[in-house]
Amino acid sequence: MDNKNMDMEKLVNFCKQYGFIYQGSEIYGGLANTWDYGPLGSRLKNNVKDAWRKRFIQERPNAYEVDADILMHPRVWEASGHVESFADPLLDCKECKTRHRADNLINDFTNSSIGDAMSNSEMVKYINDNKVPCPKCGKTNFTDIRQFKLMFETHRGVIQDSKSIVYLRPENAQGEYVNYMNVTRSMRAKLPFSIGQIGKAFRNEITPGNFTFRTIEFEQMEYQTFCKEGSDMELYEYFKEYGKKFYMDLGLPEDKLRFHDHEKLAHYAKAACDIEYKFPFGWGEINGTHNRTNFDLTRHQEYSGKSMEYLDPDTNEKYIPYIVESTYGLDRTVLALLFNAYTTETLEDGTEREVLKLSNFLAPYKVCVLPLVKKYHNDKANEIYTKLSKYFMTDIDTSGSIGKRYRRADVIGTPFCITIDDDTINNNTVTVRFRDTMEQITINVDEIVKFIEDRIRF
RNA sequence: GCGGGUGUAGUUCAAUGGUAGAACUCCAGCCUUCCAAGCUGAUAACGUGGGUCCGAUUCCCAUCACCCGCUCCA
Repeated sequence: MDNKNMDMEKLVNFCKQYGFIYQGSEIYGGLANTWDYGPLGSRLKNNVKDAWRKRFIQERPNAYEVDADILMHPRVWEASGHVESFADPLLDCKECKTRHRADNLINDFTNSSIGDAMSNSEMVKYINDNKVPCPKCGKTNFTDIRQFKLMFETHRGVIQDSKSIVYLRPENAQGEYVNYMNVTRSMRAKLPFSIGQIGKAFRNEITPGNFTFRTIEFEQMEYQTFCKEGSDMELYEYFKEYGKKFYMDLGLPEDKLRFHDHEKLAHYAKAACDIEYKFPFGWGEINGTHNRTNFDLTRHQEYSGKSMEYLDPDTNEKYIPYIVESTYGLDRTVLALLFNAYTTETLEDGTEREVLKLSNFLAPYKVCVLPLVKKYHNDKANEIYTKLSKYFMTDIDTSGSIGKRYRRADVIGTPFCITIDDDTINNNTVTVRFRDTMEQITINVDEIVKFIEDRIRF
């Protein structure tokens, strides 16, 4: 077994054992590519959301958060282009059983993009007439095209017919776009301004998993900045750097992050760039920044019949704003953070300890309260635990030796342990023990809250 | 969707055509005044569904899931 293999399996086991991530519907054998966050994983995820919210909504001027519904009017997805383009025309080679996209097959064969404009039947005819070969085995013996729909469909109402179809959103952005006028009005927003949203999206993809890297249901933190045409590329470059800075602030090292500019662009984009993290299985996208131009708002104006024009108070011009989008994959960010934080250290005495070196503000528990000897210090520990719980996520551990309890706190990433002993009862002091250095200091009980709070800010 | 691999306690492993054993973890108790100590006890598993067989965790088939490689991923 190679290292790559080891790393992934080890992390999956780690996540399960300590309550970060469980397999979805596990007791029924699992449902492919679904994963549930456990108690610690949920905390970690929420802490990432809070960090994002702070950087993107709280600390930036003219930034607003919305929480749009997952279900939207079906016309939204016609306007966005997803109904039309979010379906892959796939066919299989009957000879070697490989699967291909029909349009790519034709485009690669002709070294052109003529496949893009063809209907499915035209593509089948072209492939047969021109004997377009299978790239793998060279033969021309394909199945018919099967349209693979990447949008999940469901039905509203009790009668299932084509009129009742609604889609689970395949991206969150449209929730911001359709509310752009509302936000402009109610917040008296002036360009450039941003609308952010954290929420779930769904894609019905045929996928290998790589754990939570690619799932059919996933959560995104995304940020749409509305601006005047001409300032769009500058903002685009700005948000690429801002995103990288955000990831470094979360604790990801610069040498494991890189930009990846897209050459092949989506139907809506003028420029696109990913931020990638170096996972054990290779570089993988954790953020995408796109210059979506005025494509989406123009289409919504066209499809809804409602004006999407912004009245510029400086120039009295009316125009449809450009949009620079920067989307952060929440599950992928959490995965990157877990890979990066999980560490095994060999101590001076030769023993090993597992440590989850998460930044303090990301740690599921900020502090763990430990009575040095249970029968003497338990009551005092409970008293302090109750007090600290009012301020931040606090854990308490009373079983086993003190060393074992330190290790248990290390492995789930708790940055501080405070130990209650006779000095706590007699002198009102506790020992604070640090996860990263294993050093200890003594502080007064009344200083604990401030001490911790000073060290857990993002 | 294709090819290969793997499914036994929470984890890591073992054994077996006659329904499974250990280590670590976890829990309870004892002990313990600062880095996974020790003692006692307890809980805990053959992915699911069929088939063959007197009897299947073991053999066969299917299925589900995960891992690796393809494919796919605007």
